[in-house]
Amino acid sequence: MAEEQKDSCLVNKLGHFINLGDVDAELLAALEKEIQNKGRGTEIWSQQDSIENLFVVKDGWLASYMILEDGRRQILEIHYPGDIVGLADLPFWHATSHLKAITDCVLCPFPKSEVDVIFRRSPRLTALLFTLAMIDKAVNTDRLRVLGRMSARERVAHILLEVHSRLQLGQPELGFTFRLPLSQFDIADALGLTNVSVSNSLQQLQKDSLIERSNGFITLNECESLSKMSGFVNRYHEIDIGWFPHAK
Amino acid sequence: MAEEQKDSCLVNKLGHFINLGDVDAELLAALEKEIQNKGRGTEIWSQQDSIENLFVVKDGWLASYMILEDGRRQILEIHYPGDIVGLADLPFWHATSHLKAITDCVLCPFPKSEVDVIFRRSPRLTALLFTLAMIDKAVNTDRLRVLGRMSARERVAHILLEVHSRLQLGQPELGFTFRLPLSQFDIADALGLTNVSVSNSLQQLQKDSLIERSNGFITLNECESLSKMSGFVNRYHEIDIGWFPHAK
DNA sequence: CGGTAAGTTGATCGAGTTCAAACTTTGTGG
DNA sequence: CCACAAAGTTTGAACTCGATCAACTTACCG
Repeated sequence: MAEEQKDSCLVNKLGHFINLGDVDAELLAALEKEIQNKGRGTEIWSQQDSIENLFVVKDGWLASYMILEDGRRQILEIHYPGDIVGLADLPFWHATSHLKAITDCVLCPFPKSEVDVIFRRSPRLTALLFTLAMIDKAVNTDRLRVLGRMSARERVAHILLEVHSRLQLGQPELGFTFRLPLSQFDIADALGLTNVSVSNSLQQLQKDSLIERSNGFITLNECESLSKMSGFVNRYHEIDIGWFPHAK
Repeated sequence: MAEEQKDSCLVNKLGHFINLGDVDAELLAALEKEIQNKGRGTEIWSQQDSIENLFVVKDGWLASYMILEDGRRQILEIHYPGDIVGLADLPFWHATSHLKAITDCVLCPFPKSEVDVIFRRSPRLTALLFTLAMIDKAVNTDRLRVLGRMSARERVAHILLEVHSRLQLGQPELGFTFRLPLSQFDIADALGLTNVSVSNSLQQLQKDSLIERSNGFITLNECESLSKMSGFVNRYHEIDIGWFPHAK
């Protein structure tokens, strides 16, 4: 792998799943040519915007969300370094959701047409993109089950594990303590709750020694119990790439 | 288009979005070689099963769902004629959800490896499959918003519109009356409610003359009001295929 | 140090759940 | 084609979890 790709979050994330050939690495490099900085709280795009560029997240966290008529908000997805943001909106004329920077972010915009290039040039990379999209979808349906059928405490436990599992993908050496830049309002809007019940749930979990908190950091003391109570499944494990087209 | 594909639900659905060339039609035909009948209520696969075959739905309705430890159920997705079932589970060793026939079904099983063939042979069809998967994902995130932030009445209104919009895709001539083979338990499990509140909501909607019901059929009297109250968006409209690879 | 955003705590309220019973529709075999 | 069973729907009463509202505390940042 060429030197300049070593520090690419995208290659880092994708390399978890398959070995990238030279052609593939080159195709991916094209996605990270340009760099933009976005300050915390910046609205990257709005529902109904027509999307020109997708983004590779180089650094920072973002959130996709929808706003209801009465102003209530539902966070649909959280995006981390190494994610490609906007693939889900590719087939639509207009964005299906809002996108906002939760922390300061470094993004690499690239045009929709680059996806077409990948589809035409690399079946293997295509399969990988497809796989990533399906993993995102699985995370999504997991949350559907959480919102549909779980108590506030279980929901909070679940999202902590979800965030942790995603961070581990980018930092395999990560322990059980991590920085959580989401406010309790953010967490509530992701889980279909209010900030008040998120606060209560977090304190309950802390009282039961399942988690610890200190100035923005979370420690998962008992992943086992947390997983059990929330039915959490780590979707980044158990990926089957046996059906992939072979590298040339 | 060859005669034998005229009555393919898959080609019918996909043809809505792009013109299928001969190569593509041939690739698709390979997915419908074999036919299986499944009776209403049949469990097609279970969570944790390893999946050999995907299915094209030729006739009938199916549901993907998860079961929690305590037995509660969350329906994740409803599958209709023309759908490809299992794409979302492609990257995983094990099924992420259960799959059951809601009505008697006619299915066409085909091996995972056929997807690989499509990825290698037809970028255009690949883009289309990707698009379909992203539309499904959009339907999914819409439901996420519904479960996270909407009242029982709004949820029920939303799912009726969702089902209707999907049926229209297969039957463009469909009016505002359609058969709904879902029990109120099914609807409740899709919306994170109980059968009781689904019953109440339906009756409220009927009392307000927004819908009518008679022996398993639903009539949407006021799509406008229903859409407004539930923030419904028809995801099958406004598909942008401008970025697609061109047909050869 | 002062002001703002974020988190905590407590009281009250209500939408939806739970449980249970009555009622309706559908399907099946005698 | 009827009788009966099974499945699905409706209705009502009691309850509960989380929402709402509001006051208060803490952390952060210029």
